[in-house]
Amino acid sequence: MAERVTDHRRGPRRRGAELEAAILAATRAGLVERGYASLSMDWIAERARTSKAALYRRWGTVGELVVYTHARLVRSLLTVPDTGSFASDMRAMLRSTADVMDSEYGELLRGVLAEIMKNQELAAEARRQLADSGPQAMDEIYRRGIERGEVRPELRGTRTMTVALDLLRSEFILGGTPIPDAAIDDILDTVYLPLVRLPD
Amino acid sequence: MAERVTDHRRGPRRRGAELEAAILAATRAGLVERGYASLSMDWIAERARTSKAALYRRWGTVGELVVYTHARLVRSLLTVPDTGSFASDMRAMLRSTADVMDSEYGELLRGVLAEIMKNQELAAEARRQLADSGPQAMDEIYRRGIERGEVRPELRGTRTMTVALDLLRSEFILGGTPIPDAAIDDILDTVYLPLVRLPD
DNA sequence: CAATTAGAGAACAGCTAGTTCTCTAATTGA
DNA sequence: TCAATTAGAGAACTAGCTGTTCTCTAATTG
Repeated sequence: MAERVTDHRRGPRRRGAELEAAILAATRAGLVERGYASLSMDWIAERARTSKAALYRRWGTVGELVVYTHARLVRSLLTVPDTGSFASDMRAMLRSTADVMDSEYGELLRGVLAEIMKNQELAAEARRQLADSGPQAMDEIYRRGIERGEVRPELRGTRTMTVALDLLRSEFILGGTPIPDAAIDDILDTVYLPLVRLPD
Repeated sequence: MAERVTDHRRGPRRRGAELEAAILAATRAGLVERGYASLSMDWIAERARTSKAALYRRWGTVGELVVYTHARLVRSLLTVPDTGSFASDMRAMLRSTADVMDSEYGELLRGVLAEIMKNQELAAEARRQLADSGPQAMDEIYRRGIERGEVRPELRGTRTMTVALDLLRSEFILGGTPIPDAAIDDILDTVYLPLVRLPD
């Protein structure tokens, strides 16, 4: 004698990529509206108008879902500016990365970093994402810098090449957002450029 | 008609500092045995053989308790070696810091960093702890380096002075533990020492 | 020695993580 | 074309945690 007022099982049922897109959108919405700390599978399922079962079929925890969402989003956020010189390319890239950290994506990044700190298994995958994305864009800028004869070619691909980005992330973690221009100038002019610039 | 087999209300009751010490010990034990992700007020209260009420009277959340525990512990962990030269002092300090990151304290540090990522209110206090502790020890080593005429005196107290520690923390977050000697050598020999050493 | 403070123990409501049902729409392939 | 399979929707449920609020009573204070 169960009365069902609305049975969504009748409606058009989303599947596969379409459903996944709705779930990822709901995850981003959750990060923006409630923050990483208050994100829950229940909330995401309701927001995406799907069921928890559909979520758990794909991801085991909220953390996995956040890391996956980050992986899907991070590629579209990288900007590789070409402004004419290595120094201004780097400055533009760091500034735009800092701006992204201060946008809604910042909460996603915070979630991924929190997950790295919390979860040993996920840490490897999340670290790979962070260790790949930034340096990849950086490498393009550095390559052009070598061609122009502005920077030391032997440093390409080494830890030194990514020092600027490491320090910017440090600033994000320890200083929060927004990241002032002064911090970026400091990283570049005092630390990074003296290191990589060719001695004349 | 309630039968009480054991009523601990009769026994000697701990208070103040004594009780707090037991709670902090239980918190550290929880971090080691279960990890930051599985830490709960319930577990800590049971482990410290006290009540949740006593915990909530002091701290509002597990995060606060973890950050407080960190604050209490961090001072005793700083080592300021005096080995005869600035370079070897720094190497010894970074190595010992890296070793601490690989000890049970590492899980506490992970907890504090996770809390910074998760909780906006606590972040300020936790950041202050991290931003103060390391540089403080560093400053002593740097001061001696200036006296010996080994490093550029104008960098004392600037962002540049702490670059080595920032990069080590980056390594901890993105690379995990243990931190190999090669990473420390790289940070020092390729990045840090060329920056701060006096040109001859 | 009386009044006050604070710990112990317990119960509780509310929320979340995961799991596991049933029912049924959409897809596949013989 | 139709039967079999896959997978989403909805719901129920257990277990565990948070944060609060009782009562009882030990320890401290004045």
